[in-house]
Amino acid sequence: MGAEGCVVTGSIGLSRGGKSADRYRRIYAVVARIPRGRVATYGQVARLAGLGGHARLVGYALSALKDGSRIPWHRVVNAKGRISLRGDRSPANVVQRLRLERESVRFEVSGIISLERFRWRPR
DNA sequence: CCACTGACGAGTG
DNA sequence: GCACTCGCCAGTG
Repeated sequence: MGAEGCVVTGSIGLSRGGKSADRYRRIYAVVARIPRGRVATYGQVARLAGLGGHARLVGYALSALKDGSRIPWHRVVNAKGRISLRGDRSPANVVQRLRLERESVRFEVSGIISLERFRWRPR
C-alpha cells in the first residue's frame, strides 16, 4: 500500500509551536512505511525519522495513537525483538502478537522475534 | 519550576 | 543472560 502518502491525523493535543508535533509526524511517517511481515525496533524508527537516540519518543508517540489509526504500530518492537507494552499487562500486547503472527512473523519459544530474519531493512 | 512516569537503548558488572 | 544506571523527550500534577 502507498503508505508514503498516508497523512497522519492523530493529533495528540500538542497545538503549540510545532517542534514536538513535527517529530511525532516523522515517527508516524516512518512506521507507516514498515512493510507487512516485517518489524522495526523503536530505535530504528527513531533513527529513520531523523531522531537518533530518541527511541523513547517513538514509544511515547505510538502510545498516543488511537484505535483505528492507519499506523501499523504492531510492527514496532524493542531492541531485543520482544513486544513490550506497559510491562506486558495490556491486552494490546496480545493484539500485537496476533497481528504479527497473522503476517507470518514468527515468535520463538522465549517470546522474542528473530530480528535477523524479520527486521525491516529499508534501502 | 520541580518531581515522576512512560510502547526504549546502550553500557557496565 | 540478568540487574542496574544514565540519557532523552513529553505530559501531568
